[in-house]
Amino acid sequence: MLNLAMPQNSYPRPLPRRFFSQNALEVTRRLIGKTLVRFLDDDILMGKIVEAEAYIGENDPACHAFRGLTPRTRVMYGPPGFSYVYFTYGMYFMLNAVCEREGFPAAVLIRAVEPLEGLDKMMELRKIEDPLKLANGPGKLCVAFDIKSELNAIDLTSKVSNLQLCAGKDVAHVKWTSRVGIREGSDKKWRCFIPGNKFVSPGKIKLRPRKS
DNA sequence: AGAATGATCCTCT
DNA sequence: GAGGATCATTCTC
Repeated sequence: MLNLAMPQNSYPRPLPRRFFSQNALEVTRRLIGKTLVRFLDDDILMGKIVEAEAYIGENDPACHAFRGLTPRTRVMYGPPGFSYVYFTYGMYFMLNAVCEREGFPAAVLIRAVEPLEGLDKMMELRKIEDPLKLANGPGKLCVAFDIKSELNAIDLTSKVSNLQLCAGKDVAHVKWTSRVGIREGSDKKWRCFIPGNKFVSPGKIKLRPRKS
């Protein structure tokens, strides 16, 4: 559907690759306030990033690259600015942006966005109405933005990609806490979010007891 | 409010 | 086979 309120030449521009080549914590901090843009056949969806987490290198036990280079983690070892989309819990996709230099595996998990544009389509995809709950978690966000494995390893900095990370309004104040839903590595305060923002995820995931 | 459970399947061991 | 960067629903207190 043609959106007359926002003509094409006023879409935010994709962030440059050098943005993602910085260290992962810097990228995480600076992604807060930026815009996630998704182009569908008949809709354009946008959201303001309000929460993100860093996963950094082979020594971070919560990072998928902790177990080294595998077919799945290959994209994390590639150049910055690409998507790392993976499937988990038998049900959900997670969206990451690869960062740091090529050869060093690191990525930023986009955990929550505040919906800005295309709310009707997000409601249809999510099958709920409440704007506060459309994308306030990494799994929900991927449903709301129709992000699946076919969007893995795509260039988020290209203006022809149908998933982009774009300019936004800088956020003055953020808070850092432990990452959500992980078993090890919770000593590191690598989760960044806008304190008080209503679109941030609940941040409480119950880990199932491990058999052993 | 907090705990338990089902959904559901890809990736790595 | 096991476990997982989750979520919604259903319980129990």
